[in-house]
Amino acid sequence: MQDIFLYNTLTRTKEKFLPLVPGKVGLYTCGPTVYNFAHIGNLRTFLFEDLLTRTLRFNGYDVQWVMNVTDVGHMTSDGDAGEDKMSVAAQRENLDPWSLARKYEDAFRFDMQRLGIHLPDVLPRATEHIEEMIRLNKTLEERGFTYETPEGLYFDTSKSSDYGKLARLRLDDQLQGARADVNVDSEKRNPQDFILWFGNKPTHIMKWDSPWGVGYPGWHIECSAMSMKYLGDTFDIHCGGNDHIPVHNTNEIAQSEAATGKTFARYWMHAAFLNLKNKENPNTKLKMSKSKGGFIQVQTLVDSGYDPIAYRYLCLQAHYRSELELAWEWLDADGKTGRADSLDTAAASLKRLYERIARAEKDNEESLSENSQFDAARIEVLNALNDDLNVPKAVGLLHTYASPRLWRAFDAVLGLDIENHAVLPAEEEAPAEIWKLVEARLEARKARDFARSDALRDEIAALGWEVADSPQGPTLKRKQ
RNA sequence: GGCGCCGUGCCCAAGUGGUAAGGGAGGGGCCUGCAAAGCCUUUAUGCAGCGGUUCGAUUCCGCUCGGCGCCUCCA
Repeated sequence: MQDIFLYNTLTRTKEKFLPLVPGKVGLYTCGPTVYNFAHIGNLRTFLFEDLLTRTLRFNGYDVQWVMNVTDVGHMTSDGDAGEDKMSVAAQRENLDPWSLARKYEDAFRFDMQRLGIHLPDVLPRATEHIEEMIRLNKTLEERGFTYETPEGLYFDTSKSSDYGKLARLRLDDQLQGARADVNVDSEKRNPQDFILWFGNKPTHIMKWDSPWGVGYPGWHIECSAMSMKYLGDTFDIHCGGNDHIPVHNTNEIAQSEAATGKTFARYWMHAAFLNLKNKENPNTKLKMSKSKGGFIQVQTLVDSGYDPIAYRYLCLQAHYRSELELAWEWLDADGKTGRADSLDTAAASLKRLYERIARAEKDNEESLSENSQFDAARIEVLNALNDDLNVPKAVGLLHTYASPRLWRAFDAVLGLDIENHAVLPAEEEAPAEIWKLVEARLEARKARDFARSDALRDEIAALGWEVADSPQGPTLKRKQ
């Protein structure tokens, strides 16, 4: 087995990956909140996780990938301690929160599929793990890590000796309420204490009984409860967007390690953001945010004429720890369609790639026909992937080798669906009357009557066919 | 105030203490009546700026400028 090196946020270094159990990997990744569609920024992170999983599997690991589905517990805005986002969206769409969650969970699965992202092995829903969360909170309570306020049950971060180790927080220098949209609960003992259970929420639609009153779970606890349920108290890799480092993941570690006394996740990997640039107004940064609306989703790409795989290919060309800028230009006022240069480029490049592979295979051209050459190239590309998922380098190498065989081998990781895309356009037989025009044009060309030849080309085009001259004679194909 | 990230050709983007992958786009060429495709070739003495360390820095260190993320429920 080849060595794999991964950048671990805990140590801020690339480390050799050694799983807990040889040959097996337990992977947990923070999943979607399902009160709205996922946007392509969210999906960039899931795509990174897909690439990680595929790379590990390519190396022969047996990977168990768990991703939570958050279908409860988010507030309307960060300053609102009352309603959750599920309820508000439910009212907006005239659906009960449960149906709403299923609707967007289905949409999430569909979008994942459209981007060629393999679904995780387990997609546990928060609402189906309330028991586990309550049990975990009880454990924390028994171990003396909690206290109650009228708002609910809190985790006391001062009881955790190494709180903030992931983010390397210096707690004294953290500004409480640095964000104006977050209100501060004055009953908290320490600014960074976080809620484990919201009690006293009897009017809430999604609510459950608990030792701390009727209410619903705090946001962080679901990830601890579900990851430990499916992967054990200690597991190998935990992933997420890098915005989760200071708060969400930090709190996951605090509560999990407080409850078990063991290391939670051993390797932490975080994906950088996709940033949206506003083309007309470069000074205005568009924030890819679900709660603020107006974001680009997979359907937006489709409606704009892009194959979602082109977006995947674009993402493959940037390292997961680098921010990726997308200069998106909306084409219509209601924000349904748009375009981006980098996506145009990616789409064009991908189309040519498919054609090259298909043509090379048809003509039996293989640059790495010797097995020894192939094996050496394969190791080289694999080493790029195993070096902290350097997919851009791997793609560069694949382009350089230009070997259909190598492309196909690594499509198991890249997921460009070469199998179904690298096909020459079907040779559709044109009707006899079209061929008559082609014959006539051939005659005209022989007679060097190019005016007539061009007129016939136009006539053929008007009937929906494109004629191309080749050394073997004219060929016809359907106009696209 | 704190934590952290980034600045590589027209665009996107790898990379390295020893002299800049790859993808697009553009230029030139082959082919071609035209068109399209294909193929070949070409484009950074340079990696924000200024210092320092070094035989040698784009790569390490410092400062400056510029951009960005997070600091309690945004991937």
